[in-house]
Amino acid sequence: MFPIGCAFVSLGFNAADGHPQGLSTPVGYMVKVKGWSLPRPRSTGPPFQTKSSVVAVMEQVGVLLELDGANVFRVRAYQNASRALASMEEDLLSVVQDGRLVEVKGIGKGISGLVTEAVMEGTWGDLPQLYAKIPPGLIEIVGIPGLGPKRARVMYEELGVDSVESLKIACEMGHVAPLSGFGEKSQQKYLEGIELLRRYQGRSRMDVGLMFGRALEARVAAIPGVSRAQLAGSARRRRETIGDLDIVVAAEPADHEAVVKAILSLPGIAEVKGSGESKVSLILEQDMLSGADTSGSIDAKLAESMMERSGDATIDAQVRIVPPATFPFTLAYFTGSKEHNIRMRQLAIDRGLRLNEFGLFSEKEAGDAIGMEAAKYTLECADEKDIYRHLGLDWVPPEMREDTGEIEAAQSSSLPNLIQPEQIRGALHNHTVASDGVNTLEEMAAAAQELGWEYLGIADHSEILNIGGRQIGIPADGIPVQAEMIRALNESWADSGDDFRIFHGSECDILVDGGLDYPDKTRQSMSHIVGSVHALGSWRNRDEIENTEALIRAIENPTFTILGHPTGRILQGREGFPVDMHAVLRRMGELNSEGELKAVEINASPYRLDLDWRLCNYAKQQGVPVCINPDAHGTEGLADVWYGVQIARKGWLEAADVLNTKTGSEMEDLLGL
DNA sequence: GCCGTTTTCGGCCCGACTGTTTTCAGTCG
Repeated sequence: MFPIGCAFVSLGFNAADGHPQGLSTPVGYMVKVKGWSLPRPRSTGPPFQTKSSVVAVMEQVGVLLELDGANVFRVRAYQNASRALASMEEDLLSVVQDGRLVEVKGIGKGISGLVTEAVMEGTWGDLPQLYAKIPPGLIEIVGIPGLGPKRARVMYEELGVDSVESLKIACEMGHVAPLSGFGEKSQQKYLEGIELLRRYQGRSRMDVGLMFGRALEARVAAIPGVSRAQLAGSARRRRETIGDLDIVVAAEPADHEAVVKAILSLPGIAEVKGSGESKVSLILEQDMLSGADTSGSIDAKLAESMMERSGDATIDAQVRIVPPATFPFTLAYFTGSKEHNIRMRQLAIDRGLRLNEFGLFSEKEAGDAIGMEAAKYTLECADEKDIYRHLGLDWVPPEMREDTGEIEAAQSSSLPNLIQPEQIRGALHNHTVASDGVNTLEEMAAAAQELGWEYLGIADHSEILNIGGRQIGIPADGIPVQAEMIRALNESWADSGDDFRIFHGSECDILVDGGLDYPDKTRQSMSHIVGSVHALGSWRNRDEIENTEALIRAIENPTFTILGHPTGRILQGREGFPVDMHAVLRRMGELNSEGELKAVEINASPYRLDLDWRLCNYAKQQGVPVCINPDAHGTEGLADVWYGVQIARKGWLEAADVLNTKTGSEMEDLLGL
């Protein structure tokens, strides 16, 4: 997958300035395309540019340089710098002012100078020229499968192709094939690629990707001759969105041909993109899902709601077939991430070894042998654990393989003991018919009890929330009514000796100035306040610094308990508002150390998964408990908590770091009831 | 562009596949 996605396009940069709208060309198929531009400086500062702006620009520069034909290592340097800055926990302004930017690994003299200028003065050095030089349409062109920056550049220079539309016309007119190094097949492939891009654009949410992944895994595992089949790739790493599926299959070489044939005849294959002895490349559609036996791997209710949400989605899948002895190496290799694999290979090199998808070899013994030829020289590894052990590491859970410190932790045997879904005992942010839910208090409670939970936190919307003029939230005078209903229910469970209770909270709107909805007295009467931003428009029109200040003001309110869906993002739908979440979490940590309870939510809806996993470990370090909430608007939504647990695991969290692993009575104490 | 108990240059992870070539460049994961 092309790395830019929509994340940076939709950060709010306008396309008004800078880009030439097309040069005149030999064939004259110019089309206007919206592109990138450098963010304007803030009116007050420093910082005149915020960290999120700098991170986005570094990523874009990587892409633009690639299209400009720059040295690949220079391109990588900008990609690395973007990553390094994104994961830097400290305040960017202080680091810049102290001159400590060059101490960050991956940032040297050049990029440090550029970032310093951006932060202190708001300008971007020579970058305006780069942005002006690259036609915006080229960015979209390299999203076409099988077409990269080099070829895109040649077609731009030779034919003036500067957009997907103009590429399509050029191919149809037969102008691409005669270019040196191209040919008929390339031209045809690009036309098909354009069609693919239109039909199957983008990544899938985790729930949709896993649904397809599990179905394919189960179907392939059932094929005669297959001894193992396992989902790898970003699905196994539980990324919030999944580009394409990777399935690794173990079978004896003599059976490979028959196994490939059986895979190609599975139901639900929209298209076969390629097929060889060891690899099949497919596009899957809905029929893959119906009737596949995934019962062993997932809760039935969750599977049902996954089905409903998958809509008419399709997804790409790659199946790799290897001999059983090679399986662990291939599984590890295709699980990734790329960054994790690079570190693993480096560790192998340090030991005079070579690691790839076929094995772990002594450089001396394997010599020039490559691929399956070299496999006979490999050190034997029965499973992934053995591979890690040979490199001096504890086995790293797949969710953690992102090169965010897991290699070092595995070297020193200090990997966390990750939370499991069964350790969740309740959740604190759920809705009923009193606001925009579809089930009653009683129905929600019954569903929670069925999950084995000890408590259910109800947090319906607060008064101010209305959608299209229709009031959604509960007016302040409706709160005592709901309180009385909950009191009666709690009493009945206590009387019958059930270890179950409802906590009466509110999902209270955080107002634009950082105030909270409802009078103080109303909030004080409730067991917990989930503070959430809903007026996204206003927050997205402000910058990071103003939003951070407002959010901190809200958190400091004594009635505030949990920060709900912290950035308001909808995966693949809209970006969240800009905010320095590190600063917010630091402030929450301070308040916790003063004896208050301030938690941050992982909103477990697969549409949100917000708090982002990249920030979980920082929350933990700051002493901020995480609450994994399904934000259920109906009984079936409660099971979504499973996705939140996956994200918590990805974020290195243990059971003790998660608020809702506490028992019912522990939670009563924590909430001061 | 970054990095360095082989530090101011010369490396930077590695292999398969594809289509174009006839020994290789580009792309992908």
